Amino acid sequence: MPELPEIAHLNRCLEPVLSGAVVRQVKLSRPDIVDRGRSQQPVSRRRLLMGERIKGLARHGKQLAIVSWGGPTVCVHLGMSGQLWHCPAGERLRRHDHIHCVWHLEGTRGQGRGRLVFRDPRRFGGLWCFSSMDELTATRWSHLGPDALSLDARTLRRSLAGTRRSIKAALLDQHVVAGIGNIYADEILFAAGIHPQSAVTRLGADRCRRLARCIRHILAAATAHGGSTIRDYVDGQGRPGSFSLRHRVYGRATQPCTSCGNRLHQTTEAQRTTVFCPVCQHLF
DNA sequence: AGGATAGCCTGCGGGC
DNA sequence: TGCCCGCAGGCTATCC
Repeated sequence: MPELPEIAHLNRCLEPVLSGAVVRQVKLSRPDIVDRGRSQQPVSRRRLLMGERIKGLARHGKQLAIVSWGGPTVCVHLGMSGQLWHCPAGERLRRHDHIHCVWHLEGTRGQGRGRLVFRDPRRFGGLWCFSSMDELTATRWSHLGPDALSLDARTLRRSLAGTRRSIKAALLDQHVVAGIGNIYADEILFAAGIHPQSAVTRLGADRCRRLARCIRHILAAATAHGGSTIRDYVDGQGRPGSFSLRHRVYGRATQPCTSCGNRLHQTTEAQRTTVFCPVCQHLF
């Protein structure tokens, strides 16, 4: 389940291999994964970066943008099971189901630069095309909250103001903060010692400061470890992430708390499986 | 209008 | 062995 750390790591892996490459061919085998929720008219190859030279990548929350010098920008969202990886020139692309889009890349002097592959079995993800990076930030990304990796306490407090939900529900809401999903919401709340059902309104300034710090720390540590692979996620070179080995609560229901030894509890909060330590995490 | 809920979709694991 | 059901979850649409 790719969340912010997985996308941030992907950004780092792919940026050097994609920057400067020219897109020579785009093979789109599932047009319905492009521009979902929009017009659904057939998308032009140019909007899918055909003929464009890639300038670089940009990320906000869980979304990644491939930006070209000419303007056209493709926003990639991996959803639940999405994968985006680079297959080097001369290497055979292993046979896979559910490959929806492949970009064929070329270097400055016309040499092969391999292929960029988008695969998404569950199809909760997709591609969104924009005529410029500015258009992406002004439309699709303008609905998102501040990026969680660089979130400071004041911004978090401002973002949380006015909501009466539980802290877990608020953290999962991309309009509040962008980048946190179910895995890291549980890990962050454990690190902060906050019970997931705590009301946002009852967290004071100190708790918010601590929470903002934990958000940054957990996400940065997970990014450094290449993210968490539960089932599908692989990075830009097709490798799984290792942060799942360091999960303190997610996926560990009924096991002993790594901090106090008591049994971890599991509930449902905001329609999501939620694991927490009833001793270490306080209900506010 | 904020918040809860259903639905999208495939793969996998448990139970029979 | 094989089938069926339930679950996993990011996000949008819809309802209350």
